[in-house]
Amino acid sequence: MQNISFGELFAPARTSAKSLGQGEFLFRQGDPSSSLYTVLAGGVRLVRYTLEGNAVVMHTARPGDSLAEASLFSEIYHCDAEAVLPSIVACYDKGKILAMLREHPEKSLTCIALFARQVRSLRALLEVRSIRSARDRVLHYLLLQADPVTMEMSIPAGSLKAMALKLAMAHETLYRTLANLESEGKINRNASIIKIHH
Amino acid sequence: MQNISFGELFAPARTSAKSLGQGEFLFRQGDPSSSLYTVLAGGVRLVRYTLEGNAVVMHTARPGDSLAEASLFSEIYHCDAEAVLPSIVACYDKGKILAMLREHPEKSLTCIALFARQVRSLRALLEVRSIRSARDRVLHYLLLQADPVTMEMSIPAGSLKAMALKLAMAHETLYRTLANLESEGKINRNASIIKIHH
DNA sequence: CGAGTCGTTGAACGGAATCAATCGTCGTGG
DNA sequence: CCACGACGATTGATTCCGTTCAACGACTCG
Repeated sequence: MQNISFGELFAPARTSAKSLGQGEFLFRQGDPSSSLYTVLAGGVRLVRYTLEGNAVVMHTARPGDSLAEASLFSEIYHCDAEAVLPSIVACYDKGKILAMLREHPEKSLTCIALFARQVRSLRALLEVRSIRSARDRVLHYLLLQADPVTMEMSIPAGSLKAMALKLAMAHETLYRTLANLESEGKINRNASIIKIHH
Repeated sequence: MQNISFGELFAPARTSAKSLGQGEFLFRQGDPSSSLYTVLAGGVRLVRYTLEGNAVVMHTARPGDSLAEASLFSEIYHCDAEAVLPSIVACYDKGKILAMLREHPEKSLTCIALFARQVRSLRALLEVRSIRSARDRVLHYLLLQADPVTMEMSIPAGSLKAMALKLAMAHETLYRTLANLESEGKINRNASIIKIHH
């Protein structure tokens, strides 16, 4: 049960994939909810609007993230979902998922485990972001991500910027901080592998 | 099903409450896991240690937060849980919860809804924290928390500091920012109620 | 009444954001 | 096939805003 993914668990309910142009909407606030999604490429932003029309961004889903799980328990979507980049999303039928969960209680447990893991990782990320110093923030994040045995982590090629986004810092700051950590001897970088020394 | 809380859903599995002195451990990494918890008062920090002994804070649970849900699916705890303040936690028996979920599939669905809501709010908080400017960060958070109809939110008395913690900013900055927003006319404060104007 | 804490404001400093420029790589289309 | 554009990675210089340190009044609780 341990490391199954959202996509694997709900594979039977998968319907199709959708391509979205930048700025295109996957769904709008108030639409009847029929599906949940995972982002395969690009980025999709969930925006809620207050009565006065203020926009409140609830989430920006990146590749690998799931989207609109809460719609499982709601008749309508409570947000707009807008592609901030040209994007591809996988779709999963809400009705089929609910039926699956009801018919196969053990799948419900797996699903709970899935969510519990996600909560854990979100909380860990929040904890990272509560660290003020850029240096310590990066170091903490690296320790979090690194393989516990080898103390290495691989940077998904071409995406130090994505990492900067996760860390909520300017990408320039991340480059500089990594360079400093390396000259301090705290880490090593060859190609796309970062090794941490203690 | 909608707005039930963790405590309500799992009330039948509740065992006792534990008091912890500051610095006391609720459990240690590697202990067999028997319970999950919610924090009633104080604060409990989850810390994982790497092989080299580096500490990685995974989460700091505050009053209202649940704790160690992931232990439902693990034989042991993977973190130390240490009280950072004198604390009280409510305990829920893991075995009873699992049994409940297996026997009452509809409770599993409720539990999933519970987690989905939590994921949503964690993601919203992450989104808030990705806003650099203190002013916009506070404003975004207020819009997020305010009652959609009245555009008001009440500050749980004596806890602007707790709010500053959530926003990951120095509490002095929060005071100043609120003062500025008020003099800008964006918000009003009387007693413990903040009203947002658009 | 004193200790502790929250809320508030002031002043100064420091570090991260920002603006900017360069280099390398990759993909695309002429 | 090469020129061009786009984008990631990197480094420099400057600005600015949030942190930090500090002090004070108000309030609560023992």
